[in-house]
Amino acid sequence: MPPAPHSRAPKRKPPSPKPEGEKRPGGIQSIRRACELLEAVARSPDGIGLAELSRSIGLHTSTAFHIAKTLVMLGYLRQMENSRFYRIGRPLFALASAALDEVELISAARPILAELAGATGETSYFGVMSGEKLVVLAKHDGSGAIRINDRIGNVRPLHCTALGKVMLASFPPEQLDAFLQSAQLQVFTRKTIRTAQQLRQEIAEVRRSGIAFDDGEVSEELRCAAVPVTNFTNQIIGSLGISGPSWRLSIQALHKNATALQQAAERLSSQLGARGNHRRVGDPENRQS
Amino acid sequence: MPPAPHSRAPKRKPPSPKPEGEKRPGGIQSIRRACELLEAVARSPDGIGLAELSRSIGLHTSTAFHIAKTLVMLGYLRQMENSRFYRIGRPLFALASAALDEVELISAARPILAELAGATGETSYFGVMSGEKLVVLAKHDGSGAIRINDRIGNVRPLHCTALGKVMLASFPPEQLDAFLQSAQLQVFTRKTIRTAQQLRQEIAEVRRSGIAFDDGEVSEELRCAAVPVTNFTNQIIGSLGISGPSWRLSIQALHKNATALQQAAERLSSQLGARGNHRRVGDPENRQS
DNA sequence: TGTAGCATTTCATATTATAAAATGATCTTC
DNA sequence: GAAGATCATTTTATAATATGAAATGCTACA
Repeated sequence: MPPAPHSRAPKRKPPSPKPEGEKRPGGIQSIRRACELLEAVARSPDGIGLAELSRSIGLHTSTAFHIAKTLVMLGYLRQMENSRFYRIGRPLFALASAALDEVELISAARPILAELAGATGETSYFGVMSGEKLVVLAKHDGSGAIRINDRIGNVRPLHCTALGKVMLASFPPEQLDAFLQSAQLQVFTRKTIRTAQQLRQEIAEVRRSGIAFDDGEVSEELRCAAVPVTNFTNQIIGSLGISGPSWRLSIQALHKNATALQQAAERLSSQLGARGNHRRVGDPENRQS
Repeated sequence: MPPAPHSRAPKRKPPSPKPEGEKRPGGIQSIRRACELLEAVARSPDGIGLAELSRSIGLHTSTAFHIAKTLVMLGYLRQMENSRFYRIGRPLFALASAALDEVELISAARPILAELAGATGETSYFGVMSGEKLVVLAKHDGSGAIRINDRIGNVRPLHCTALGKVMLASFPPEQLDAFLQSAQLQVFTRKTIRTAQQLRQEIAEVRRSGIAFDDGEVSEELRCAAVPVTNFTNQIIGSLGISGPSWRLSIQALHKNATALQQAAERLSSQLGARGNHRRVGDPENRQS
């Protein structure tokens, strides 16, 4: 066939100049990219267009397009008719429900969170580990007029949240070392812990006292406290916390609520089969998520 | 380089005999396969091993292994330490809950409300909790000439609306107690429930039957029925109801429409990821089988 | 009307995913 | 307790597949 009418001038470079001995994160590339893309879309509650999407994850438009198209075909993404923007597809919700052997955890936690919120007047949280982060599985808003802008399913860093510090304190030494070495301690406020050494001290203190605090380390306006929750294997599987605005919830107030918090955690733990005396964070022999 | 020490006798077939003009479902193969794999895992609540997994989706073990390994690396799958079985990972939960916001609820509810209104001829509503009240997120007018004067975004009390009673029935005991103690039961009509004791009985009845009614408790001229809507955490996150003028919508008529209402709620719930048998309001805390 | 940004398609190519086979590891069975 | 069976994992050659540059066609805005 003669050259196409448009004569596309197929001067062409090889698809990539070969990155030359760069680090290769294992696994199948396209799957990894598809997941990054999904997460980027999930981060955009109002939807996101292809251009911004591909920019945000550092892929060529064309590549991102192919991936997105595949995900749309599978229903994992939806494309809004007018704007062409992408949103998460409903079938993913069904998949997510399978992630919940947590269902039992959540069902157990919910009434206790409600009670704790009632007793303290502050917002209560229950979180577990997910990778190197903490995910909030359930919460209950406090009685006050303000609502903390933090949703179930939100993924939070470990180094600057009370819930996260509890989990860190439950790490076995090697894992903690590994975390402290590799972790990026993202800084949110003046008060955010920013060195591994500081964090190690803080964790030692959490182990000693059995309770973790966050005094304005994520947001200057918030204070939190958290304690561990254990299951029938006596392993720490999550943490329970309360959180409130700094101007109302002083450090002293937090300490006053510590007893209620501890008791709530003990009840939750015992519902999950933990026996006898409540496990303290510092005890040896711990497991990760 | 000379043959490797182990000399693996690499007699080899081409990776595939080329399927020859088979149907080609578009999209990126590995992503499609990864999703099939995820869904297969999701279908196995107790986890599934690699062999059965690869069999069930028709992939070679090796291929399935690579895909699974990638997904494990990303956290989308977890591998149980002992059995090596795979289960769905928590990041998927986080992904879904990030995406399931108010906008999503509304857009999921809208077509179902339309259909419900069409089927029953009455006005349909979808509401969620906001503070100690219920807020109407979406509605669809019935076919009749009369329009109920009630707009989207309206905030309604819990004790005298069908939508609200459903939510009350979903409260854990402590929270319900707290509500009953502190709530001001505003009186609108002769029929409005005005004592905590009465309300507690009514809620018990809602729990038993799985459906709530409002028989002229807000306005003498209106009757409503409502049932719960759940999401992928199996939590009751809202309620779906129909409402119409008392002179047309008798109690019997309401009961006749109850089935349609239930079915609509189930469809909405399943779109939001709720699995299997629809959760009844009354269940203490239901468990996964 | 022109230009700019975006979504989508096409296509040559090399990167990448694939599957056969080998290798252990673990569990059955006789 | 050895032989077999089943399963998970690693390796590797190969070809199929995903990739990205460029082209194309949108829509919108000035």
